[in-house]
Amino acid sequence: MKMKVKVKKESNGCQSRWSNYTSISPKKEKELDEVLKCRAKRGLKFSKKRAAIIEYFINVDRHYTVEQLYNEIKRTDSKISYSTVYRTLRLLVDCGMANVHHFGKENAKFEVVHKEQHHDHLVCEKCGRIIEFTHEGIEKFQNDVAKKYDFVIRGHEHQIFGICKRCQQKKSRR
Amino acid sequence: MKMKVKVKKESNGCQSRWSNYTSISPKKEKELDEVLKCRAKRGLKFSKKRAAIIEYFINVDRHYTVEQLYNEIKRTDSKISYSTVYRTLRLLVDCGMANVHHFGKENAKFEVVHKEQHHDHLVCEKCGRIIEFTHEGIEKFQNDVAKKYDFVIRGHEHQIFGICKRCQQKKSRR
DNA sequence: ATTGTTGCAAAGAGTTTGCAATGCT
DNA sequence: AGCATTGCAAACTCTTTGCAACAAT
Repeated sequence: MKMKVKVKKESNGCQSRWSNYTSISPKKEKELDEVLKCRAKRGLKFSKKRAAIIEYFINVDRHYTVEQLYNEIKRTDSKISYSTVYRTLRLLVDCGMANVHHFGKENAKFEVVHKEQHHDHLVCEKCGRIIEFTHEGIEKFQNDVAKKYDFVIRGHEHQIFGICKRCQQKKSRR
Repeated sequence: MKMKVKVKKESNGCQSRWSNYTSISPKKEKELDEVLKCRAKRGLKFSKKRAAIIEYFINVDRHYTVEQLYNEIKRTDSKISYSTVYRTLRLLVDCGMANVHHFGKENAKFEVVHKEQHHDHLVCEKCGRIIEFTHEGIEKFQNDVAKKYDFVIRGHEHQIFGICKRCQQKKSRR
């Protein structure tokens, strides 16, 4: 029922002008560099559309659905298309700059990768807000579980669903 | 972009003939009882198709995608339709007899609910096999995390992706 | 006779893709 | 000029739904 074929392209690098078109914050500059490196590897070209999406995505540190990102970009570029957003996000994921998460049956949510710093999520069922957390103890226990079943871990997803502080307060005000 | 409306029906109970049509194993009989109770609450009628799906689903203790279940049932009932499988599974979920899980970007997988016994999953990326696990320590730490962020937990999903023992062995044989 | 269930086809929702036009180098 | 990127529409996949025919009570 499924049939997917992926073709990977390889080609040479080229000069960059990203910095002319994006106002990346200093601390985010390293991350953009990675995009550039990735671009070089793949023979990608500079494009304003992509720059806009990436800039937005990188500077606003949040979890975006494609739809949200599309709507944000559309405010400044009314001609942007869903395809481009999808394609750019996939590019970022392929470059290792972005992660995708599937929270329950929700649509895919994309987030900027924080240099190696793995984390998991608290997902508010009321407002959709996402809180990141890390817990060394949980990570350690995961390894114990894997060992018990002779399982080689390649990744994990851990989501806690519930009601965030803010939404609890909203409720109690009534 | 989304719009969903759910209408819940209520009506009176009725006699059952499920046991005439299903060969539920003794230890699973209690679980079927729950379906019957649920049926009574909702004014559902008995149906062979549904019985077949439920029997299969309950007796074979696994994680099924709709597609897998559809194919299995089709072997004995070539006229079964996807709609019926979808509808029956949703019924089971509504009754609290089945759970849905979304592993990564995979399709929904349904599993029989084991009486209150919550568990999480190791998901093999090679063969799709699913191993269930529980770990009290992880549960406890989850509560700590929730407390830290003033978050009220209503559920969680915890999946560890990787390679199962069997697939590791397959690989090393070559 | 009444009401629930089924299969079918069609509609939705999210995502991907082919292609001609456009943009970058 | 040569090749990557874009927007559009169409295709695709998974899931839900309207409806007429059928089955259970």
